[in-house]
Amino acid sequence: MLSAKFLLGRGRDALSPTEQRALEDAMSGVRTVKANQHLARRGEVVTQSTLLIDGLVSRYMDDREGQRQIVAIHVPGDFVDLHGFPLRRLDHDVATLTEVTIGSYDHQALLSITERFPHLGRMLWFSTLVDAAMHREWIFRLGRLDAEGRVAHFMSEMLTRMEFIGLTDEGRFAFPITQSELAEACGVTSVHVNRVLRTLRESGLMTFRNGVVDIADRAGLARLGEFAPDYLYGDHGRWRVEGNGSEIA
Amino acid sequence: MLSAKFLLGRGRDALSPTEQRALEDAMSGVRTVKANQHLARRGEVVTQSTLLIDGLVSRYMDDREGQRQIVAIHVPGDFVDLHGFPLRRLDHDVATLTEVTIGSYDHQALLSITERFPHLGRMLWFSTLVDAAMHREWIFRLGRLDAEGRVAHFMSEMLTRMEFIGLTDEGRFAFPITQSELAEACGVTSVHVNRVLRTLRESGLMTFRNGVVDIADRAGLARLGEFAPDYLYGDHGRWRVEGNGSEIA
DNA sequence: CGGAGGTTTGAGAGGCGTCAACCTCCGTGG
DNA sequence: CCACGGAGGTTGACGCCTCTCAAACCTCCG
Repeated sequence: MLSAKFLLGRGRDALSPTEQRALEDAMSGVRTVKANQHLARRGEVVTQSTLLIDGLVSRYMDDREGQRQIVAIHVPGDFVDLHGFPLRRLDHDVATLTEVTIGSYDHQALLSITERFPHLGRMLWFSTLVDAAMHREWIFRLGRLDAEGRVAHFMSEMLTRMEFIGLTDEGRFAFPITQSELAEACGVTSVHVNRVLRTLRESGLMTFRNGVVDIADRAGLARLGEFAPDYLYGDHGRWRVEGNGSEIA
Repeated sequence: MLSAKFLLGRGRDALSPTEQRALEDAMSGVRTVKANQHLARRGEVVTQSTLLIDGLVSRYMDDREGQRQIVAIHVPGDFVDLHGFPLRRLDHDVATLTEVTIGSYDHQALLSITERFPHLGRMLWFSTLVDAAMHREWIFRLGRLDAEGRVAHFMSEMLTRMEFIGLTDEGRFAFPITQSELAEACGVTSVHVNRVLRTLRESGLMTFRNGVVDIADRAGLARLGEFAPDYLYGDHGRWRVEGNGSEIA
């Protein structure tokens, strides 16, 4: 199942086997793309959406001088541009951070899904809204935390999301991006992100070397980054809110 | 029509009269709320969503010391927490900035809409994704612009959104928030936002006094804030992308 | 072995935060 | 009618976090 990681660890009810199969069948093609390639450009009208099966993808916008702001980083199981289905054109660029495997969904196929499987359609909607919740938390991170807090918050989020899809090993996960890209996500310069990483290393919270993140003191890192995972809408942990009988989605 | 401003100026196809009526009929109650009142809290399970009919509403999160980051400001016609329908609980607080008039929608009624009026359902989805697009632009604003650019970008966005719903008069619009609240949206201190406003005033770009924004040099302000309105998905202007025959939403 | 991309460290500058004082406006009550 | 208090706005002094500029180093790979 190439789409097996979609919403894995998320939401209150997983997809039913029927829905999982419908999603898998709707995929029109699978391909691999090398690192640092564009998948879509701002302003482009899109007729397909992309499910990330393996690798990392970024969404970003550049300022007038070409300075880049990454607005989202996607991990396997994420629909990187599902919002292009209702929006029809993109307001940002999309590019691979690593070599990736992606699956394509024609918007016609998605339309058909929403009509034949309303609940699955709402889960697609749900997944775009979890992206929006992450956007909000990124706004908070940039507006209220200093450089150290931003990196701590970012890495706490990535750890949690990697755990959802089973890609961690005792607080350690492969994360093959450069310090410059980390800086572009956190709104600081790469020079400064380097200094922050040294501080985090020396304080025993975490290391980031050779594309591997190793979080030694998860609670300490979360405290520093004021990180609370509720906004990721995972189905583990104390943030879980039980259903009240009036199930909607 | 209390819901008349929903998606006004947005999207490629307006709501049909039937859809407009369905939306109006689904509203379960209208009430007014005074300024600076909570409408919802982070973590809360919600069973209704709120359409803002008149006034201003903010969504925000506080840091550990109580410093506030506003992540969204809503104007009439906005569904302030429609994302609560698929998400079921909120990851942020919601509060009124001014006295407001709001309409309530039971999630059961929204569920019924999505099943009886699939296109209207997709337009609801669409509206939550325009919110997400604004979130992305706010990330860019905080990550890549200096204080002056942030205020310029913010005000450019507000002008454009106010124009969509017909609440401007020659670049002037009522915007009764405090400088502190503006600062909380732009990720700077109120002291510094005050200095920025003075600079903008002295350079002849705009003024903000007594709850009224007056933008004298719209192009200059947009340049300073690196503002391009495409992410608001309005149906005016050069950013409009015409349909290509494969209409989805 | 040479070059490119990425990482690391230092020195100096500046934008913005912090702290603090003072002002205006306005509703309230003596 | 004026005193009073609180909210919001304005301005100055000072310091620090982060940027900029610069250079060295490391590693991978053609």
